[in-house]
Parts: sequence; structure tokens; C-alpha cells
Amino acid sequence: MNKTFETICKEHNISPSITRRQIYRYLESVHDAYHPTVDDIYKVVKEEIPTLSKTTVYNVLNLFIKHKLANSIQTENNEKKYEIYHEHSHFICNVCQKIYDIPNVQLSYNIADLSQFQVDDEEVILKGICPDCMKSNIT
Amino acid sequence: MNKTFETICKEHNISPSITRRQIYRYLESVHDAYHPTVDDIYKVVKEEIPTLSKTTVYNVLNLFIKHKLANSIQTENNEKKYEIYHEHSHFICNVCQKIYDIPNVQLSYNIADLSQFQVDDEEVILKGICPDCMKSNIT
DNA sequence: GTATAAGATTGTAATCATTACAATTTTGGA
DNA sequence: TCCAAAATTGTAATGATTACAATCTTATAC
Repeated sequence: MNKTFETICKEHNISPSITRRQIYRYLESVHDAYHPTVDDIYKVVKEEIPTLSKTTVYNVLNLFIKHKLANSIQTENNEKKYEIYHEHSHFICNVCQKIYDIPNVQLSYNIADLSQFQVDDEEVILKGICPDCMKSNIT
Repeated sequence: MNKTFETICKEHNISPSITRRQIYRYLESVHDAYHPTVDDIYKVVKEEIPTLSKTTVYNVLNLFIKHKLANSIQTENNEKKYEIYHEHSHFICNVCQKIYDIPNVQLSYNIADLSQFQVDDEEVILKGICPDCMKSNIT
């Protein structure tokens, strides 16, 4: 059974609201298929909440990130894209700029190098050419 | 013996110029100690080349990145920082936002997950709390 | 049910980084 | 020396993000 948005909010220490739920749901619905920008999110959720303001989208997303309900990824061309928070790595295609979610990459580093550091978070981005662009490049 | 800037340019297929050399040298000089922003670079190099324009700094840095003479790193607060290209990973402090260079982290991933992808580049960013901020937090 | 205070949302304006572009300058061969 | 190509410059445009004050909503105490 899926958790309700209310439960998720409780767990992450934020209070639920309709706006937040709709934004969360949208992120959830595109999860694994698409990484929307603020504009994308704004356009879609505004259909459901016509009074929605873009500032709110920014506020909510920043809140989500702070409380680990969401993540952002920066592309080369200075676009910021958002997604539901989940443990995984990313592959960004240098040709079409599409972002792919890939299963978590294992990291191994010399503990001595980081003995004084407290590591809370690991982020891995692989870059290269995606299958689609490989194909279209050949033909 | 260190390579001259001219040699480096030849190897990376760009032509040398005074502006480019000064920017490169500055990046080199702060390597491992500091990750400057465009503004930082502009201010310093303008001392040596008073006619320098900020557009040029952007142009040169983008050229450097394209030809793998430099790297950029994005911080949480939407700042872009630059460095000489070299193989290594990064640690970003969540408290003071300082970026640390750390020795390359080894990655291991399931080849099956990426069998169709051509991986050209690996980027690892660790986040957490740096030694300095750990200390000042305790006291 | 109503009052109230805290929190959420909104809209506008401001800020800031980055790029577009056309004009000017510099450079490296013929 | 001259000329074409490349590099640099300055201004203006763009676009993302935030600041902020006003308004709206919500949860709770009475």
C-alpha cells in the first residue's frame, strides 16, 4: 500500500497543503520517465490550481528539497530539473541532454581521505551518449 | 618540468591567447585551495588585463570546459565555480558551502544497467559537513 | 462558531547570472 | 605588409530565481 501524502509530510516534518500535494503528485507521476523544470511543473499544476503562482512552485520545491522529498539536477545548459527524492544515480546524455535514472552506483573511497569529514550524501552523475543518440548517430 | 600553456592548448586543440593564458594561470594558481566564480576570475585577471570584459571570461571558461581544460561545479545557492580540469571528486560542505577537492572516488556499477550507454565522464559529489564546520559546531 | 495567530500563497518588482550580437581589435599566415 | 579568421569587447536582452509585502487559508483556543 502506498503512503498517503499526509503520511509522507508527517515523516518529513512539513505540513501538507493542496498545492504541495499536487506538486508532489505530479513529480511522482513522471518519476522515472521525465525530469520536469519549474516551468513544466508550473504549467501542469496550474491546470488543477488556477491560482497557482510560480513563486509558490519555487517555494514548494525548495521546501521539498530541504526536507528530502525532492531532488534537483542541473544540466549543462543551466536548466534545473526536479524529481521525487529517491536513492539512485543519474546519466545525462551529452547529445540530447536527457537525464536517465540509473540504479545506485557503488562508491568506494579511501576512508583516510575523508576521516575528518562527515559525509551525509553522495551524488553520482555519469555523462556520455544515451542509447537513442547512439543509434541515430550511426544511421 | 611543467607544460607551457602553449603546449596545453595544442594538446587540447585551442589556440593560445594572452587572455586565455592569464585565466588559465589564475585557475592553476588557486588550484586545490579555492574555487573561484566568474566574478572572482574577472576581478583578478582584470588587474592584469584592464580591457578584459566579463563576456570574455564567460567565453574563455566555456571554451575551456568544452576542451577539457577546466571544470565547473554548481553549488546549492546557484553559484557556479570553476577549476582547472583534473581527475578528482568533490566534497561540498552543507554549512559553509566550501568545495573541497578529494581524491578520485572509485565507482562500481552493474554493467548491465548501462550496457547501451556510452559513459564518457564520471562525476562524484559528496556532501556533508567539513572539518572546520564540525569543530565550530562543537565549541 | 468565532477570533486569532501562524503558516501558505500570491504578484510584483528586483536581482543576478548568462548569453546574443554587432562592432572592434588582434593575430597568424600568404 | 596585408587580409581573413579568430578573439575580444560592450551593450542589451533574456531568463531563472528570490525578496517582499499583501492576501488568503488553516488550525486551534476560547
